[in-house]
Amino acid sequence: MAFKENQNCEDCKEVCCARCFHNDSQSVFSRLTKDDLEVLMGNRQSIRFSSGETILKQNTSSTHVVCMKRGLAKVYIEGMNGKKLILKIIGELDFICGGGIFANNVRHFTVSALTDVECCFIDSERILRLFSENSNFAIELMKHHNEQNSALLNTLVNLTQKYMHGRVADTLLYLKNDVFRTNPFQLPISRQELADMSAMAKESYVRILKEFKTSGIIKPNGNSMEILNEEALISISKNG
Amino acid sequence: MAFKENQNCEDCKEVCCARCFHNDSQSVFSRLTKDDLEVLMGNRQSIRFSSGETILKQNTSSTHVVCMKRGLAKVYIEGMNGKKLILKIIGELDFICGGGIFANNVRHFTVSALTDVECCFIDSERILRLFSENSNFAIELMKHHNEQNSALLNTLVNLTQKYMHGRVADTLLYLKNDVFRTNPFQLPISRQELADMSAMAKESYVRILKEFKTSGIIKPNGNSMEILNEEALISISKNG
DNA sequence: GGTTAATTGACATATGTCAATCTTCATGTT
DNA sequence: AACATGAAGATTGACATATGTCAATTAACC
Repeated sequence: MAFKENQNCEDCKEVCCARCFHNDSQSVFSRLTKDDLEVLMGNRQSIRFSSGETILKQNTSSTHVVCMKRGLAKVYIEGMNGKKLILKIIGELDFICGGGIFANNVRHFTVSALTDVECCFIDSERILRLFSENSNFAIELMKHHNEQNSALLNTLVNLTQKYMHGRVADTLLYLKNDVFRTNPFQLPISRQELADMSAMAKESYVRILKEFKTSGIIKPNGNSMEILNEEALISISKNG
Repeated sequence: MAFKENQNCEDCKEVCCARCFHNDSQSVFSRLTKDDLEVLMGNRQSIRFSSGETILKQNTSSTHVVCMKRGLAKVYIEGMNGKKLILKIIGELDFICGGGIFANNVRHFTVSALTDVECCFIDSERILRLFSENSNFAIELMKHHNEQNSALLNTLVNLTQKYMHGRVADTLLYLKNDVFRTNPFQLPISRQELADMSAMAKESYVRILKEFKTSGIIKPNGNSMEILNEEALISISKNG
């Protein structure tokens, strides 16, 4: 049941929804029955975004939940004085369900496309209905929230208790191990955005990147980045 | 159905559990039926802690959920190099359900008593069972997690994008408006702990406190603290 | 060739560290 | 009750350093 690249999602509920929502045991949707899937997929919209477009906007109401099908996107908070704080980079099969579809309140972050993106918009209403009817799904959703929570606590400590070197090391390790899983990898984000992930000024980020390059820890080359000495990065990350 | 101060919780399931879990519409337990309450309360333990004692310890497994009945406690992360980050101060009827009873993993923070504390320990197992059986309760729990999440995002922005003055203003406003709801109020925490809430050194906190005192914004007096000009604090908080 | 992003340097300033002093407050003694 | 003692926290000052800001230059890329 391989996924065909150019197949239009509208025409392939069987093929690509099964792919999106069943093949990955990590997915919050993995516990759904065929019938449940029907409910969920009933009026979902498959939407394409170009690089740079805003997918979800902070402070708008949480009417939909989004499942990434292709491409990369950044999740960030629009904070004080126009500053941004990039929380994470999401990709294939990642799921965005923040900002309380349960309290009917507002999104707490913006999501925008880093590459061309294809994703499913699903009614929050339906998620909520399923949540009530299928306790396995409810538990999966709860786990998802717990993980998010735990990631936030981690970020909180990293950003408030480490020096810049440690924070830069963290973002590099994050990109290599959690986002791209290759080495070297192609950066779809600017230095400014790297800095926004590390809560620092872009100039500071660049300077530290250069130090790392000089000491042979990394080999940046335009938009590509190679980690030469992961041990060193891990050690720098640990020592703050 | 007034709560009697010295009544032992073991003897008053009717009285004080009803008080704890029903009277407050904010409580995650407000949607429970009498029968549900029975399940939950079946083997709960009412436990007293003295000021300074650890109630829940980071990195231990999430076997219980805790409901505060009396007293104040701090919730904090034990971070890098012995540094602490105080996330919040909890009190009467607050509910601690972090660190994933759903994923069977580990607590992400420590909770310790700031005053003498009386609280209920409830089996995570029972929470989980109820979560599956009562979808209203599940939704309440989900809301609770969402709120926590949202608070964390807020903290993240405050701590990474504001100058120290803004962060000090934030803690003062938080204490006055969210924790004590009186003015002046008695501080149950040290300057070190105030600094740990603001991700800064205690000396820096003290210095800024003095500035605020000099400009007539606050009137600290030993362990008591009075906010004289809340508008000013709000403005300082907003401008970073 | 022109626009944007990346890099670099010089500098200002926010913040942490260390050491000294000063409170506060509990304890014990007369 | 009055007073000494000591320990822990609070405050202050001097200083070091981490980090941000601004401006200039260079590189990358349509």
